[in-house]
This record gives sequence, C-alpha cells and structure tokens, in this order.
Amino acid sequence: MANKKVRVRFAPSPTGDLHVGNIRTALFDWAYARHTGGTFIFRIEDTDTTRVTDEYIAAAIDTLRWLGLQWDEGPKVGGDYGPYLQSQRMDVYAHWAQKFLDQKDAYYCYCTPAELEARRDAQRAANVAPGYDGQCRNLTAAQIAGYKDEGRLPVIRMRMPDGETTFVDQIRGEMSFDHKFVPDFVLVRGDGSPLYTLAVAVDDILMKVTHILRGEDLLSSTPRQIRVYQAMGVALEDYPTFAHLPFVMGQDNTKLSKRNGEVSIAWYREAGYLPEAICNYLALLGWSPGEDRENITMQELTELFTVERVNSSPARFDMKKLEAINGDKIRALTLDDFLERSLPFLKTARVITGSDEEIALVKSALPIIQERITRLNEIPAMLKFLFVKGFAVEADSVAKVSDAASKDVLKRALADLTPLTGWTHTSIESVLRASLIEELGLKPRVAFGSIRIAVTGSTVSPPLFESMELLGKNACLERISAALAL
RNA sequence: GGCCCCGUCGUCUAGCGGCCUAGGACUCUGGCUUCUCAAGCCAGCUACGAGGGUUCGAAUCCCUUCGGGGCUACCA
Repeated sequence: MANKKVRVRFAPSPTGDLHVGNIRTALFDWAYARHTGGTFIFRIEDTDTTRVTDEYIAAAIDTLRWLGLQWDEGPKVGGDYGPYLQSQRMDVYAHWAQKFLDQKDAYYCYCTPAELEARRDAQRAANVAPGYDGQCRNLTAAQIAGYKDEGRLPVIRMRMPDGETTFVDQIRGEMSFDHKFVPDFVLVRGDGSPLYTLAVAVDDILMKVTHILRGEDLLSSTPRQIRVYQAMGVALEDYPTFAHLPFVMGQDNTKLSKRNGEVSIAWYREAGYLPEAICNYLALLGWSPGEDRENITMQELTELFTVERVNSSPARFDMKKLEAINGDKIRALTLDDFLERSLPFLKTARVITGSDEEIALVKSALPIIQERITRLNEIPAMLKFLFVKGFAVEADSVAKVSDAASKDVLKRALADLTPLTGWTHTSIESVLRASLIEELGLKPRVAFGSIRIAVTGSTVSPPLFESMELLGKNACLERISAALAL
C-alpha cells in the first residue's frame, strides 16, 4: 500500500440533508486527498432505497460543491471506477454475493425477522451476547425445501469463522476484535438487495480505495468489512488503511442530531455563514494545525492536514466559535468578493432588486459594515435604510427623537446642513461637530444619536456620517424634517 | 447486559517524561478607544476526572476506578 497513489472516498448515505458531522468527515477526506496529491472520490451509498431520496442526493452534491470540496471521481464528474451511485451497481453486488455463496463463505438464512428478534431477546435475558446464533449455517436439503415450501425469502449471511480480526487504525492504533462478538452478518436482504456491509467493502476494493477516513461509529463494523475483503480474495497489502474520526457532538454531549442544535449545512448557508468559515471551524474539530494556529485558508488546510494530527476524542460543536471565525473571514474578504456574496442576501430580503444603481450603492456601503457583521444575513437589516421606499423610524426609537432636546438638535442640524455644498462624510461631520458639539456643547452621543435615529431609523447603524453621505443630501434632509414632525 | 472507543480551562485545542508555577483560540468579566453598534488593544477568571503505581522527575508510561459515547438491524 505504501507506494500506491492515495485514493480516499467520502461515501454518505443521503437519508437527509448533509449535516455538520458528515461534512467534517468529507472535509478530512478531501484535505487528505489534496495533501497527498491523491484522488478524492465521492460515492453515494443509497442501498437503503426506503430512506434515500433523489432530492437528498442532489442536495448532497450541491452542498459539497458549495463548500468547495471538489471531487475527482463521482457523480457528475465520472471516473474510471463508476458508477458511483450504489443503486447503479446492483449487478456487481449480486455477482460477489453469489461468489461468496459458491465459496461457502456465505449461506442462505431463512430465519424471519420475528424469529431473530425473539432469539435475541432470549439471549439478552440469558445475559449472552446477542447476535446471530448460526442456526442456518448448515441446513440440510430437507430443511431448505421445507422453508421454501413455507414461502420464506432467505437473506444471504456471511459466515464469521472463529478467531479474531486485527487491524491498525491510523488514529487509534492496533484494534482487535474477537469474532465471538462479531456474529454472522447479512449481506443481501430477502428481496435480493444488498446491504451496506456488502456494498461498502466491495466498492472500496473495486474502486481501489487506499484510505478510509470515516466516523468512529463504524469502528466496530470494520471486522465485517475485512471479512468481505478476505472472501473477495484481496491480498493483505491491498486492504485499505482505516482511520476512525472522532464524533462531532452537540452541546449536551450527545451525538449531534436534528434535535440538538442546527446540523443541516443548508441552514448555515442560509444564515450567511461562509463556506470557508465552516470548513475552517470544522477542521478544528478533531484536528489542529498546531503552533497556536487556527485561522487558516482552504489551501493551508490541504498543506497542513495529516491524519497523525487528528484527535481520538470527540468534540463539541460550538456555534459561538463558528460565528467568531465567520466574522474573521468576512472581514478578510475583498470588496468585490464581499459584494458578490452579499447580493443574494439583499435580493432574497427584497432590499434591492438587483439594478446597477443599487449594486453600485451597495458596493460603496459595504466597507462601512464589513467589520460590523458576523453573518451575511445581517446585511439586509444594516443597509435597508439606504433603499427603503416608505422610510419610517423604528417604533421603539420614535420616543427617543420626539422629545424637546432631540427636536432642537434636529432643527439645528437641518439648518446647518441645508446650505452645505460638498456632501461628504468629512464635511457633514465638521459642520455637525462645529454647531452641535462646539457651539451647543452637546455630548456627541446625544447629538449624533438623535440624528442617527432620524436618518437611519434606528439607534444602531453603520457610522453616521458615512451613512449620511451614502444616503445623499436630499434624503437626509427629508428624513430630518420628517422626524421633526413626529 | 456484552463488546469497543474516549477523558487537559465552560468549549475547541497545544502538549507526545524534565522547556508546564500547563500555551493559544472562542466564550465570559473588567478596562482603553469611541457618533451607536462593531472592530481593535490591554487585563482577568477557569483545566490535566479520581486513586494507585513506574521514574531522580508524569498532563505525558502502566493498572484500577469513575464518567461520557458508540455498536450490539434484512440502517449506514
């Protein structure tokens, strides 16, 4: 395995939107492939047709693309080892299942789910490790004929020989499982469809996967995959290398799930998180670049990522830290990039329709809000005052501009601003400072606070003078006059 | 229940026998700055789960214990 080109795969079962845990795995798979100059394979594990849907598959493809985790082989891009949807590889699995049957590595099992359940209950009651008891391992022709007459549909079950399976996990070291606790497992359902246990192992071998980085929930199923490799006649040196990644857990220490915080990546996308921020944060969950580094680019991630630096202990997902990183990434954006990413949010919120004039104004306004937001979806609320048609002061703030002191400020501002010719934030500021602060002796926060509410409609806004410049003289004076009438 | 994995500040982590009176980041608290809000800067709080060993010396190695998690499907 040492000299082979690295081939890693991300193989989700799209039974829902890809979530945080899935993506962390995909990210590590991708980073490892890129780091080693290997191939990143994307495979869809849709053998459970009752749970996987086309919509989820399409969403998974979309999500991976959005995150920038481009795959070298897989859906949409093809490759030499396809198809990459397991539902299109049924003949492959049927072929191997039959071969295992012929080799006596596997056998037909006629036990019904109800019977198995009953026996497992009995095992549990007797304090014996529950698992298949091998009842159908050596059926006689007469017994088989009897079952067939009953119309029972057999599953194909893999025979686990006595002994143990040992393998080296790249993250956890040497792992050993006694087969006493790895019962014979089902490869093919009664209806003839393959299970994950068969498909995953067959595909990893056929697709020449060299490294399997996946969640630790699959750790204890590894002996079963290795059993399939053996039955396929794969040489020991051709087995993939395993690395079981630690879990990403929710706040309350349980595995991250729908009921436990936001897990769907689609949600983060709509909330205005940058893909590179999500990747950066997720990379820090179970891995560390060391040297007290945290804020890294995708490029740096591929350069620095090694499995040796992956942790073995689970990590809690922390939204606060994701937000902090997201804010950092937003502040690091170039103006053009920031603009491009902002537009969809402004359009969705109906703040702008997308005209050239609007876009130009947005572009000139973005610099003053860039360091004030932590998510892109905060942009519409911050820039709304520049575009809104029927402007009105927020209900909560009306009282704060309608008192006598505020009226005085507004009157004075209106009078001094009206003759102003060069409408720039510096000229506006010097006029206002001269009249309100120096002449009237008002506190800046008091004086400017009133104008802020009158002009932007809120007590919180981007810097006032820049905002006024962007809004334009006419609109500013109109709004100040309107506030005077409140 | 059985098998397996994991255990450093609230959280993510650095640490791989002496550099650790344990470092960084997020959060939180206080301060500076200040036209609001942010951003930025400074300061502070807080951790090696417990108990035994091994060693001149342990967060680092071993054992036990406790705690958390996973698996135990004709899910993946």
